[in-house]
Amino acid sequence: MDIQRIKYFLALAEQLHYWKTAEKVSITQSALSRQIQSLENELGLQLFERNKRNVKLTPAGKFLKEKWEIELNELEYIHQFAKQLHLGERGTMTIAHPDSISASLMPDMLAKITQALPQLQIKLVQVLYENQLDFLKNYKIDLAITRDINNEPGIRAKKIYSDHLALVVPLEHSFKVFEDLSAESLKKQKFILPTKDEGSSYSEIIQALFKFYDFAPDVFLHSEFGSTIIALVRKGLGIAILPDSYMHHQSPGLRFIPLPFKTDLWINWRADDHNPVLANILKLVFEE
Amino acid sequence: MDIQRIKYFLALAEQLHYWKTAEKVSITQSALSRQIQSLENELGLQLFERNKRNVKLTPAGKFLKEKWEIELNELEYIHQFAKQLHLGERGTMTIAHPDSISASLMPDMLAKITQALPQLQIKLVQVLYENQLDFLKNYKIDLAITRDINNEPGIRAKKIYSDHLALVVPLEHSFKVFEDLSAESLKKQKFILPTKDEGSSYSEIIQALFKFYDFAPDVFLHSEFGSTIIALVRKGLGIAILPDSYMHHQSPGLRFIPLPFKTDLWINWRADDHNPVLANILKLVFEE
DNA sequence: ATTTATTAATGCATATTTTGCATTAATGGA
DNA sequence: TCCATTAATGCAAAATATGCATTAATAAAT
Repeated sequence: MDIQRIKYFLALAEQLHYWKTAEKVSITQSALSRQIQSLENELGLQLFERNKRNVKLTPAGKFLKEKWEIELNELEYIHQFAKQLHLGERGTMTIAHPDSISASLMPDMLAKITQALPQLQIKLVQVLYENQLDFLKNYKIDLAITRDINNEPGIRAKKIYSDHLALVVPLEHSFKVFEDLSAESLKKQKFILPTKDEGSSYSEIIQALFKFYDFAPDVFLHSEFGSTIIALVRKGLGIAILPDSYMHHQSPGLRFIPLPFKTDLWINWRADDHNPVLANILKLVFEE
Repeated sequence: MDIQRIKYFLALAEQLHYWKTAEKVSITQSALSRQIQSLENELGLQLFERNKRNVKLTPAGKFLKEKWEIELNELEYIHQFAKQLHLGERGTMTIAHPDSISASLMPDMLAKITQALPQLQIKLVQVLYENQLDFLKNYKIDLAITRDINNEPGIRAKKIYSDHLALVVPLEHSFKVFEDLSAESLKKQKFILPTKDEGSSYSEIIQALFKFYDFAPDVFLHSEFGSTIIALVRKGLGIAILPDSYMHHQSPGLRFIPLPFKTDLWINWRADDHNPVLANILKLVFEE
């Protein structure tokens, strides 16, 4: 059964006149007549009561006119929706990102995405460092923004940003600028640092930093959560080293002292993910 | 867009394998391949991600599979419903009938109809004598069961039953059998009769009856409603003449004395009503 | 009653679409 | 490296849809 036929039928059911209808749907009266006949045949029922003079819907025809109009609209709506899925204008993206950029890079990025693709649904999640690539591979997330380089097969990644690391101290602390730092003064400090994780390039950078000053820090607490670390520093329990993206969080009572060490942000996705939504988002993220 | 194409798509979306699917839907792999391609073309989107080895649904394809399955079921259901309308197995019939047969002929007739056409919806109404044919012509009712012969153009009618008239008296009344009646004894009675209506063949029969006994009855009340008449007779307010169909109503305290006069029941319908439901009902009513 | 205008159906030739057969090209696994 | 599997494609045949011209029926006008 051809949808076109149903459209012919609906047009005729509206006009109840073969010639006028034929013109309206841009075929000849002859073709229309035969289309209606073959539709009736196919359905095994009569749609119109007609003599050589008048055309009138049968009860079944009247019913079908009503119902098919609704169905065809439904089908059209479904088609349009599918088209948006195809163009990557609609769909769902689940993105994992580190807490550090939730007040800087993420809002910028999301603003850009929602403006370009307003129909898109985005889910933001935070995933523990060790789960990131696993979740990506198992379709639990579609994009992972990490501070770690990966060399997994099947995962592609690209650098999107570089942060400076910064020493975070309470406002009343004696460290004011970078020049106040020295091996001796640093040795006396208590540090609050991210969990030291084998293979995490982020924690390797922090290790490199201490190597630069050539001493082992007195770490009194480890946490993977930046907001926890910041709260502890503000209470004077110690000082911390964080990406300076955290400066964008509203954190009164703290001073960020930029350090000459950088940490990179990478965006990771499945190499075989051909979802057009992904392509659109990557294009947005990398353009300009 | 051909529905058949959508069915091919759904089969392939299920199997994800051209050869197997082609066999299942009884066409060649070549034809299937091209049907899918032309469907994709027509929709302007990709349904499957495929290389020479694997077939996989795109997000849009997955969405369409889900939605189209539902729609096609819906369309099939609509088709079946329309077919029942066509066969006259489904639909609505509005039938007007006189009160007199609501405990005899109507229950029998309705039992027969609902057994043969269980999906049918029947509306029973009672319509004043003078409105019957008008309502029929104006599509307010589809069938009118009357005691009157009509000769309206555009209305067809057929006799379905003949009733005897009966004299209705209270149990304690002196009239017991037909032989008790005479012009003299009848003259003394008070009568409750149907509204005397010009052109109503029913009231003409009653007139004929009084002519037979050659006297004018003392009519103290007219009513078109049999149940009203019966209630009044039971209270001893007078005696009445009614079709003996009323014997089937549960009416204790009354005696029906059959009279040698008959009244016919006619069934009337629009000559140009081609509703298959009507044809079915007429067939049921007249068969046997 | 007869004529005329209107209108749906139909015969036939043409154009378009679909199908099947055979073959090709790509790819994963042995 | 070779083989088996599998989706795509060229081509001819079959099926289907379309347009033109004509026919048959009928309601309205005369």
